[in-house]
Amino acid sequence: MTDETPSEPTGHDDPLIAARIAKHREALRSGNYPYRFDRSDLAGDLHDRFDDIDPGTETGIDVTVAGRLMNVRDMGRLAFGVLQDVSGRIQLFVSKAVLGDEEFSRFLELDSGDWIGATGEVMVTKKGELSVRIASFVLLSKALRPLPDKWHGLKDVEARSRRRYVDLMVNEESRKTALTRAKVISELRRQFEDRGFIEVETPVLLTQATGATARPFETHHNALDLDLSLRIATELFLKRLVVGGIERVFEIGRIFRNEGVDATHNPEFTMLEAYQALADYGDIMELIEEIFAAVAETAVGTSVLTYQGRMLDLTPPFRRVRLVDLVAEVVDRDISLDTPIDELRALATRYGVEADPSWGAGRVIFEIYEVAAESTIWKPTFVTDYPKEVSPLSRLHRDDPRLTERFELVIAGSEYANAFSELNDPFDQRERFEAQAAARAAGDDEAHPIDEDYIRALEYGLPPTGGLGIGVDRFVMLLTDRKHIREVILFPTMRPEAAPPPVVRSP
RNA sequence: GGGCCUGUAGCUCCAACUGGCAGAGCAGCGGACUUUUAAUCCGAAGCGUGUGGGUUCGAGUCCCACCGGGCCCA
Repeated sequence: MTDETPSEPTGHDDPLIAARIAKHREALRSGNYPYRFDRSDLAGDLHDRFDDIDPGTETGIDVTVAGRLMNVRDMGRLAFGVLQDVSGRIQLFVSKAVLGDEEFSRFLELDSGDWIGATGEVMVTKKGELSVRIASFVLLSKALRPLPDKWHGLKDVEARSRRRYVDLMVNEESRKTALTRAKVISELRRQFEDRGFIEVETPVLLTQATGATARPFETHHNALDLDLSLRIATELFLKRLVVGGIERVFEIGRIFRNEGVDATHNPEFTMLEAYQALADYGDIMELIEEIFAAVAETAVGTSVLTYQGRMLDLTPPFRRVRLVDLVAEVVDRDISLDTPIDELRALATRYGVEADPSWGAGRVIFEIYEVAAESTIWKPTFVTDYPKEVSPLSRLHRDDPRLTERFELVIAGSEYANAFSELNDPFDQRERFEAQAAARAAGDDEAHPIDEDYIRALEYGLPPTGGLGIGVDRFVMLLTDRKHIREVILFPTMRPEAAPPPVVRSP
């Protein structure tokens, strides 16, 4: 699409666009494009105020509306327009008798997609449609490109993701999802703030990406000649702040993980992490129960959802089950950490898990959980007491040092939150980091590196603390009944497309 | 990274039989119409099929490579 053909300043090889460009240039020439516009009412507010009045009613009330013209139905000496603003749609009743010949034909010159402002009386048509009978209107901005099919809209998922602006203007579901996401984030923030949590921002650019098991994006700082990684978690910085005395702290932040893209993974995504001094993982379970239910109530009006066609009740309390017990239940065998390791390995093999010789009982059971048990969970469930070897930042379980006080919240087969009683013993933390470093040296490039400064922070004393991380995108998916993460991220990561053909070429 | 599927007009479409002149609806253009709701009716247009090769008398249809996308698996 990079041909060299020169064209007229107003020309375009697509006649649909050429005609719009000509009108745009005419509007520019006449100097009629406003820089601002005073709107008196949103479409949605007009519906709220007048929807119950009778067909044929004239209200005598003049209003000024503004938005995108989505459709025009021309009846000869009468026309109907559909104006869409951020709140919804309102019909424009356009009469030649009211506007006069010249203005009426100027209205018909408008194209669907144009932004206009219009003033007139609120009335209800004979058929009962709330309308503004316009007495004047102004073109605010010209749409040079045509809208998608007015009935079928824009369906192609690739086009919808790449041209989200078009998706949003024509697909109400997409607008609703974007608005619900905003409500979820705002309500999450309010819930934590109301409990005395302080919101902070910690660095994205780090010399070492830590706090999670993941591969980071790498970049370079030119002035400092320094290789940097984008953060894969906010965990260790937030706990440093608890050491510093910010006893309840949280961050809603973009996290970057250099991994593939699929239905539940985008390389950049939003995570909420929160830490509460003097709390343990039991307190955090209660906190999460309350917050999930409250956010659902606020964002979608109920904590009893329909997800992928099935009822899903987020009303507390959630089920609590130890990971080992859950695996025993699913495999229908009486297993525990004391089961002979050979037996566990054989069991793993049966579930398609190839157990590495270095794995202990905890790791083997954990791997079986991941492939066989997690996906069987539907109702919100706290899966608790993860093995020590897969939980390098969690405090040892008070009753069994082979386990940690860690849980994940699993709903509809996926993980929504990860939380623990935070490991606050610097000696233990160093040992865990060293175990990770050994795994790293053995080729596991997702294992945690040692963060010496973090250990130093622990040496100043981290109080007993409970912490949590919530995958915000997935939570939004749950609440909006979306099965792909790209539907809840406005601009998901994609390979670049070929440059779109320019609508106007240089002469 | 592997497998399968997919890309036709601005948008939508299981239009195009085993290769044989590339279609429709919507949008747009011209016309009719004073209560439409995807308005309706009449008329005239618009795509050479993601890109590049190849096979063939002839390719949207077959083959190869590449680009974008989807689903599943690692």
